Amino acid sequence: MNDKFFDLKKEKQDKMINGAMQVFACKGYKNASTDDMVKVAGVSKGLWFHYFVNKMGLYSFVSDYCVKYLNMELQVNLMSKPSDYFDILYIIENTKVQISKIYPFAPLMIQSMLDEKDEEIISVAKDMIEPYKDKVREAFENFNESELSSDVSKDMLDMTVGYTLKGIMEKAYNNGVFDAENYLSEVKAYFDMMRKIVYA
Amino acid sequence: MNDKFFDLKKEKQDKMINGAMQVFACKGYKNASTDDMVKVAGVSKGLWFHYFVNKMGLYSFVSDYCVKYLNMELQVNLMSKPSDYFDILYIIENTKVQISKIYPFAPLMIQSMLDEKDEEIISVAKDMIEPYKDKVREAFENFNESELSSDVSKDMLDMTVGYTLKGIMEKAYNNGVFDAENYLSEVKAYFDMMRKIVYA
Amino acid sequence: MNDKFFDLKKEKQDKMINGAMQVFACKGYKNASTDDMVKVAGVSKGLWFHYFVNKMGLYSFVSDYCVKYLNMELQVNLMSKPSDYFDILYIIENTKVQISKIYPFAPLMIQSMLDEKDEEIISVAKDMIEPYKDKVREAFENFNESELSSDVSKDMLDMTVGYTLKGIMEKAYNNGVFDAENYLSEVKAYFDMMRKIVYA
Amino acid sequence: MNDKFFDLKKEKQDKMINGAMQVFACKGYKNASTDDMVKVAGVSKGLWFHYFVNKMGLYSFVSDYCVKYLNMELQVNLMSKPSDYFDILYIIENTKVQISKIYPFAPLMIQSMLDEKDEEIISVAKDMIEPYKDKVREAFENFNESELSSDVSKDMLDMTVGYTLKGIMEKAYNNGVFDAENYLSEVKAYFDMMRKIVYA
DNA sequence: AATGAATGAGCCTTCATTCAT
DNA sequence: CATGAATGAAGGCTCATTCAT
Repeated sequence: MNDKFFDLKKEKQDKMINGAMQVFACKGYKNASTDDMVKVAGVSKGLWFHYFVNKMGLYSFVSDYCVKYLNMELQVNLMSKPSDYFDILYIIENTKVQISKIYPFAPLMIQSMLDEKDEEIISVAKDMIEPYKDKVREAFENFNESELSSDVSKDMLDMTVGYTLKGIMEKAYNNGVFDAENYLSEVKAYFDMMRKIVYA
Repeated sequence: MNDKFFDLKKEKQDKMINGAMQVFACKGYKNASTDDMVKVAGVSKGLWFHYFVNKMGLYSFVSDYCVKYLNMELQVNLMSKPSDYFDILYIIENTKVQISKIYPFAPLMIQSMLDEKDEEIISVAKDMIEPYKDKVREAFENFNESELSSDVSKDMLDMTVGYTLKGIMEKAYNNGVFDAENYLSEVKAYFDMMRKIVYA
Repeated sequence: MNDKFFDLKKEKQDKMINGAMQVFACKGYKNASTDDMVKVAGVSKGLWFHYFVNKMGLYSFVSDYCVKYLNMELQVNLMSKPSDYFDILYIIENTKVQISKIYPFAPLMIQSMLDEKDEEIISVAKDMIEPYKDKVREAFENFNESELSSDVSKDMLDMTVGYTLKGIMEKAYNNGVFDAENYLSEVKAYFDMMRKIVYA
Repeated sequence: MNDKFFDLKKEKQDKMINGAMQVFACKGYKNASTDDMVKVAGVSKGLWFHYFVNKMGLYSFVSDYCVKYLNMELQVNLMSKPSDYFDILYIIENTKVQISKIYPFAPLMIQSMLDEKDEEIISVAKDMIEPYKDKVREAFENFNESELSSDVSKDMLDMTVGYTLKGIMEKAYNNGVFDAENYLSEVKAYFDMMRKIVYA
């Protein structure tokens, strides 16, 4: 990418980042078209290439940016080192909601990176999401697996919770904008239920 | 569509249905290309349009066919009117595995219809999946919600189980073919765990 | 390339070959546009890519075809094994004029391959022209250098004659079509003069 | 063009002239990109258009400048009014080498003007080179054609020598910079040979 | 019925040109 | 005067769709 992007007014930077994030997150890499971004961000076609060389460069930048920004906020919000399974996760999801105030499609972008299936971009997406996964793993170091009911394995819990959060999030974006409040309240209700049934 | 499609040899019909289902289910509506279907089904490009008018007509037919076929089998398999939450679901998933013997991508097609995000096709996909959702609702009429722990709401259980099954299924297709055995065993393990924690 | 190109009617093949040859020869690889070929050959844009994958594939095919066709005719026309410097060259140039009846831009294409400067295509052009250069070398095996005046070196003669033929040819194409007759008569006049001054 | 260009420091003027000349001469009008000139001359993109309106204006200016500068030097160097065919030409070529010390791509620019094939610029190029052709014609007024062998016509000699010089020059630029010494020595060798065979 | 040659709209990308600073 | 951010038309290429055979 062209580092002069950062010399632009923050406002315009964010307009472009948000535009790209929206289109990539909602449509996936392959179906995301520059024309869509032009419409959404109100920035001419040529400019995207001026700063990001090509479509992949743009994806690469935006996904990286998204993860870095989220991890920064997580760093702060997880400082209390919570140890309860659902406390940890709630802080993480809450942090996503926080950053959605500035980057409304960042939470969906994170999900779409995990789901990306296009061969051309899949390895980039996997690479870029890794630091986030690391951060989550780190957060769970304080969790003590023995607190779980003997009927429940952490792996399976991770799986079902992970897929469920994904589903709730996609629903929260269903009308094209992120309904943050609704997302958090659904997550909370879900966690409240799970809490009652998975612990020893 | 052109009803003469049904005058074709059953074998050829199925080759076309499977080809379309595979490409639509794996790539989604927008990224599914007619060239892929030509390659996969070994049927010339013109023929698809001869019978199905256009891409949307083809999607419409295949998704409808898929749901109808599944519902037919469910009709039979659910005749015993099971009442246990996980018994019902297991029969449903098992039925999907059954039909995968003839239409290997049908289970994924069902999922992909629920996930479809392309604006052009989304309403078609939602319409076509509805009869399947009805059938599932019908199956749960014999289920008595009061069997669940008071900590657990059926809606939330539906949600988490639904998303989790989706996740397990996508994993089972990860190498391009459906690993039916693996799918069923993962589903079973998951249901076994859930059974232990959600009942009163 | 797609070998089914050769199943097309010869007439259409030649229309496409001539169209591509004209645009490549007149404008060079980089400046040759598919739109120009569409206009010149009256064949839609998609078809070029259907048969030749991409622009480089098309260049590669056309330049190869051009050289192979010329060499085939040279094989016949040089059978008499001429030994005089200018006889050899005249037969070669005359052969180019011959093939220009069917492929009017073939002679210019040969020249343009030798002149190609675009980095992307230069190695392809050099590879493709090589068999023609071999054929010319072969034709000169019957030439006895000692026939030249001691004042004249063959290398320098090759150089000045080569550049001059190039110049005459470019002039013969100046109005967009090949003035074959004029080309041959200018070449003949030039050779007549040179003959008188370079021999011992 | 904007005449205030001449108010710039001579150094900057030459940087721009040389940059444009290099890119135009090496790549031809169409393939010459403003970005290349920006890189080569280290002068911002806007400035080229500020002084020269558009690409054609820039070409027009640079080609004109090149010819005027060459003609000025020829005026001086041809003052001795040489009458020998090859003496005249050698002085001309030597003058090109001279001006290459200040405008390294001027000799190639002169050649490229004669070769320009792009429809958009061809008439401009032809117009601009005309004064140089006039100057050459003028230089040959002192040449007595009867000195030539009766076998040799001046027109044909002009032609072959012209094309050959063009070829030698292109070779002398082959690695991107002008190898002036090599150019002159090749020209000399060529003239020495020709001298021996074309005179009466 | 069946094929695949043929078409052209649309997408990614480049580049001359404009314009605010 | 100088800069380079910004624009949009044009070029290479893909792909749903049409149509002659």
